[in-house]
Amino acid sequence: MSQDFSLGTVEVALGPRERFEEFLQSRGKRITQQRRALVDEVFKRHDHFDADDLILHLSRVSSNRRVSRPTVYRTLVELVDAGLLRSMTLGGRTVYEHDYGYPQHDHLHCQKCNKLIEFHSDEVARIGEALAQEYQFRVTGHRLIFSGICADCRVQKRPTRKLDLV
Amino acid sequence: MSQDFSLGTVEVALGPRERFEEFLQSRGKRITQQRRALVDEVFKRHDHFDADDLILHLSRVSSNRRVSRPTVYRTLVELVDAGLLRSMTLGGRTVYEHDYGYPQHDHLHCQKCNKLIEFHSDEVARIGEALAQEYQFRVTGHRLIFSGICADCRVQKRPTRKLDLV
DNA sequence: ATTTATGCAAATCCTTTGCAAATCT
DNA sequence: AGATTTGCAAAGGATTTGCATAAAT
Repeated sequence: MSQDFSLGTVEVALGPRERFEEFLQSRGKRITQQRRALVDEVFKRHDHFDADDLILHLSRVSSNRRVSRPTVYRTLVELVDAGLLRSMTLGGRTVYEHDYGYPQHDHLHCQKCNKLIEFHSDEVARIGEALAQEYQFRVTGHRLIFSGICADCRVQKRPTRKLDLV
Repeated sequence: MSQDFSLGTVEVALGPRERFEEFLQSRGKRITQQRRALVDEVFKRHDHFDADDLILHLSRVSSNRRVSRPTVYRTLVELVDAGLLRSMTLGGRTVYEHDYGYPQHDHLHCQKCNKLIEFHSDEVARIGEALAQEYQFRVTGHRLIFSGICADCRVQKRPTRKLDLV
């Protein structure tokens, strides 16, 4: 099994838009202006975002690029179904990130500034395999978030002490 | 280093109720009927629960055990602050579990029947330590959830069980 | 010509808040 | 007494839905 991923360039057969259209067709769904606008907007981003970010950017655009609030939400669900996006809930809000042609990773979440730092660890997958075996559980994915205070935010606070894990 | 935990009995200095009262006092907060009722109700449980579960059980009790919705929510926050409970968001809902005198663990979440299976892994903490070092991040906790299909649900072709989707 | 998708407004769901009355210390 | 809490009703914020109209196949 080869790892074709690298942080800079990623090997994927199709672009996200093509991939989405393929998905839509496979389900008898239609390729509309707003779905196109959405994928484009979503893949213009390279960080984490939520529905409101998109709504904000798509609400004041020329009419054929304008997408309504309900449609943004409806399409976001489809993009997740299509495997293009991954979602996670952070403090009541649903946050999205690319999941297509993007290396598997997990997060460090700063509780002060809300920053998300990505990291990768093979360990996690190994733990998952062991668990699958032990519990006869079919693991399809995981979500690991370490929370705490990021380097930037630590500066303002107390002197640097030894890290105390909870 | 000794592991004083066992799944059956756990060593703790105080019971949850005493611990909570200690916490309240240390903050100049008051020990009220409803806070007492809440801790008791919460620690009667041994599984995961949400605010509504508690509200349901505490809404039709004799007047001195009755607790209103807002108070349930307010007290839940305090219980988390006090380190007695831990919360996580699962599909828009906030779910709680004991965090006091309860071994550190993570979860396997069955997407079919919604079951939560707990497991423990020291590995995760180790990953956290490594990351803390690497990113100069102060890790205060983590949340790891493997999702997939549990053994029970894998066996059944058709879901014959209740599935309360979240 | 069908059938699906969109947008609007209103509805839901969970959670939080303002405030007067009740309850602690 | 004096301060904190409670409960009620209402507000909030994010996400969803009903339905008539617009757009895609």
